[in-house]
Amino acid sequence: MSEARSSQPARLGVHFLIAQIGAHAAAKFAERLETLHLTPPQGGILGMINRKDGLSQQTLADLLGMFPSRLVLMLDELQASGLIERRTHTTDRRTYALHLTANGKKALQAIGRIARQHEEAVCAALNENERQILASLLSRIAEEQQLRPGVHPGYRRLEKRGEGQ
Amino acid sequence: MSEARSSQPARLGVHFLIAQIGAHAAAKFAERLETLHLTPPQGGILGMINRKDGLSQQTLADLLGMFPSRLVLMLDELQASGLIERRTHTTDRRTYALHLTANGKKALQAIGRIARQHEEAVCAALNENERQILASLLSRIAEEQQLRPGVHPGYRRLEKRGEGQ
DNA sequence: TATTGTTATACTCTATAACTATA
DNA sequence: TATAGTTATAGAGTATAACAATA
Repeated sequence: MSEARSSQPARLGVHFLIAQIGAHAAAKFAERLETLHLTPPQGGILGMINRKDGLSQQTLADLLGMFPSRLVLMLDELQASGLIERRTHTTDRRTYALHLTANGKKALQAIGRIARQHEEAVCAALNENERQILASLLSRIAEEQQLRPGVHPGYRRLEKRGEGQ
Repeated sequence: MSEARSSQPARLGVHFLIAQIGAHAAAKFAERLETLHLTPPQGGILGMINRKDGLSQQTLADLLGMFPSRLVLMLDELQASGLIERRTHTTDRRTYALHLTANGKKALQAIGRIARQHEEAVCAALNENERQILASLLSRIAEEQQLRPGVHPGYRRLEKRGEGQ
């Protein structure tokens, strides 16, 4: 709140606006996904398996930056829901090869439709030209901050967890 | 991941970029605050008490959208650290009036300095003109989405907690 | 001996509800 | 009886470490 004088609006920093809107957008997106009985992390896992078909749990955990032990439980759920399958590896019997099922691919398409609705809602204040400018500026920040494209830091383990302010 | 064809970069939506960068920025800001032995929610509480000097715990909880029971423990810590004080209300002996101590005001100034450093780091990819454009676009989204200026949704209780995707 | 996946445990965070003291 | 603040409890989420099977 640095710039706050005494009790007025105060010019808010970009970092705060991004954190604020980002948390809001993530929460709203989670609400939308509930209609599919899915959580955002589950959606991210489906997307990653789609992109790297047949990858192992270890590789998936590395790509998303999450602990393998956490991944096991989430994959159990997705498997029980019939969205993914664990195929036994041909040569190495320790590892599984992860794949989307037909229903998993359908779910991913449904997530895509929801994401487009969500994008429209979040950007309602801006016209098409402004949205492109915004996407361009944000992409440059994401690149400079070395964020992995398409990977949300929410998976990551960070020393202390903090949101707010 | 909607727009992902098969295995390539794919154009990322604004909503995702904001959520991704926002989570990253919030985590990094939390790291910076650790040097002051403070968490982001604590910083937000200090800022709000500064803006609404003498407010009650109930009012503060309402403003931040957090449960009063959660607030009690955080205020206990801030009081133990000597950053705030609970003065007894003159007429109503049930309520406390919350104030910053001298050390609390110093801490708030230190937070301001850290926030400016953080702003510089987050926006490193952009020049001054671009930062103003970005701030303007984000402010319009925040307003249209009816986010309270200066209040991070991280305080709020939402049905299900979700990040990721 | 190292690696993949799993299970078990412990810890943190926070919502809920019960409680007290004032009004 | 209603309200401000507090305390207590229970539940969710997740990091850590120990473990079994395989290489």
